[in-house]
Amino acid sequence: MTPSSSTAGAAEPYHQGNIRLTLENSDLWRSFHNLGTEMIITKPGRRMFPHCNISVSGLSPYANYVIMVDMVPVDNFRYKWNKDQWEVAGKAEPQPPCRTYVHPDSPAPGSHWMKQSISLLKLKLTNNTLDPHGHVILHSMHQYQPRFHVVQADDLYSVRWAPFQSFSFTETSFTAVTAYQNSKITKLKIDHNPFAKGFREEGTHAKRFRAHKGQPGPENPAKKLRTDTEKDPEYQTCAGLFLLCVWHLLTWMCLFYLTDYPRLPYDPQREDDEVPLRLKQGPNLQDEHMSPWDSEQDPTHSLHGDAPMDFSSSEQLVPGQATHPPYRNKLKNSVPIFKNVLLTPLSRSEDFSRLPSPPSAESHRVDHRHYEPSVDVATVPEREVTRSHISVNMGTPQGRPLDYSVPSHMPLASKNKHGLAAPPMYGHYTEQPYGQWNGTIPTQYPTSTYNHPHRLTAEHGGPHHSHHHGNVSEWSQYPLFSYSCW
DNA sequence: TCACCTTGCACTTTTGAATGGA
DNA sequence: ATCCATTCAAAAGTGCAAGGTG
Repeated sequence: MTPSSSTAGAAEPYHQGNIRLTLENSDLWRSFHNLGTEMIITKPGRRMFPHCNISVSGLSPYANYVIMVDMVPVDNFRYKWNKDQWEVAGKAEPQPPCRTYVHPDSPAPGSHWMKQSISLLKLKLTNNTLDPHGHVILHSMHQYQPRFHVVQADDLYSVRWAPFQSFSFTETSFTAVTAYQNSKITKLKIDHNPFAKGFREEGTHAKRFRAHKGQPGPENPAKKLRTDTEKDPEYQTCAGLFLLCVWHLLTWMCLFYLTDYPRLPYDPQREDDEVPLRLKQGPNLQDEHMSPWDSEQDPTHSLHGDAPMDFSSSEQLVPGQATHPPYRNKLKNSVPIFKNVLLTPLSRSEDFSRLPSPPSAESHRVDHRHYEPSVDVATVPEREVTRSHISVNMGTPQGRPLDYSVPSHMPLASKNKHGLAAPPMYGHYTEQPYGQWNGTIPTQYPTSTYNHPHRLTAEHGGPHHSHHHGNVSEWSQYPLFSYSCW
C-alpha cells in the first residue's frame, strides 16, 4: 500500500509526517475487495460491513486530535451489474451533499487514539440526499473509497484551521448499492456479519421462512446460495481445507484448555484466513479501461492510483514535508503539491458568520479589504497539477465542486456579495490522468474565471509551503456546515 | 420490460435500565 | 451507600422477497 495521503507537515514540535494509519481488518476487506465490495445504502442509513477499523500511531500523546472519515468517489462513472460483473453504465451523477463522519470520541488526546484500534462501526451510509441524521450520503451504483482524516484540533470548531493528514486504503473501496448484486458478496456478508447469522445455516429463521412460505425445499435464499456454492469444486476444495483448519483449531483449543493457558483472544483475521474465500478474481479486472477496479491495472485512472495495488501491507506512512508521491515524475510542468482548495459558497453565508474566529486569529483572519472576487482558491487535493490546469472555468453545469482546505498563509474566507465571510465548502474534484486537475465549480458561482492566486506562480515553485494547514469541513454533527455541493 | 428502489418481515445482536447480591 | 454482575426488554442491525417506480 502506498501512501495516497496528503503531506500536511506542521510546524508543531511533533512532526506530523510521522503519523501512521493501519487498517486493522484488512484481511476481511481484501476478501470483499477481491470480489468487488458492495455496501448497502438505505434511506434511514445503513452501517458498513466490513466496517472501518483503524489504528493510528505517531501522534503527540498530549495533543488533541479529531478523527474523521469521508467517502470519495473513485471515478466519474456510474455502474451496473450485468450477469456476473460490474460494467460502466454511464457518467456519474452529480455528487450529493458531502458529509464527513466524525468519530464520537473526538476530540481526544493522541494517547487515547493510539491506545487501541479506532472503530468506525457507527458510520452510516444513506442514499437520502435530504438526510437529517448526518449520515454519509452516497449515490447507488457508484464507487467510493473511505478517506480518513487525522486532524490536530482541540475542538470541533478549530478543525477548520487545524493541520490534518488524510489516508485511504485501496481495499476499502466499494460500490454503493440499494440491494446486493453479487451473490458472492452476499454470502461473504452473511458468513461474517453477526447480524446476518440467521441466514447462515439451516437455523430457526430458515425453518420459519419455509413454514411461512409453505414450501418444503430450501426456500431460504441464503440457504440456496449456500447449496449452489457448495457445488463449486473450488468451494469444495476450500471447504475441505476449512474443515481441516477447524479440526486443528479445536485441537489447539483443547490443548490450551487442558494446559490451563489463558483464553485465546479472538482474532478475526485468522478466522478470515481459514474461511474458504479464495474465489475468482473479480471479473471486472478484464476491462482495462472501464472497470471499477482499474486501480490494479491502470493507476492513472484511480482515485489514489499512484502505484499498483499492493496488499502486502495495509499500513500507510505519510512522508515528511519534502517527500512527494511517485506520480510526480509523470508531470512535465509539475508544480508543488497543492491539496488545498478554498471555495466560497455565496449562499448561506450567514451561518458562517456565526462561527468563532480561528484560534490563531492573526494569521488566519480574513482581511476583507484585500478580497479579490476572482481569486479565492488554492489548489487540488492530494495531487500535483500541471500549471495549465490551475485555472479553470466556472459555471460548468456538470462541474463538480472542489475538495478544499486552506494553506495557512491564505485567507480562510472572503467576503461574498453580502459582505459576509463564507465558509469553505467540501466537495470533490474531477481528476485526469497524471494528476492533472480539471475541476470545475457549480453554476452558483457567478464569477467567470477561477484564477490561481499569485502565490502559486513560477516564482513560488517548488514544494509547497510546509506550514500546511487544512480543514475538513462539513462534518455531519455540525449543522452549520450542511452545505450542498450544488 | 427492465433496472433499480422501498418496504415490511423474521431473525440476531446490542444496548441500557432494572434488579439483586456482596 | 457503592460497586458489580445478571437479567430482560427494547432498540438496532441484518438479508430477503414482494411490490413499487420511472
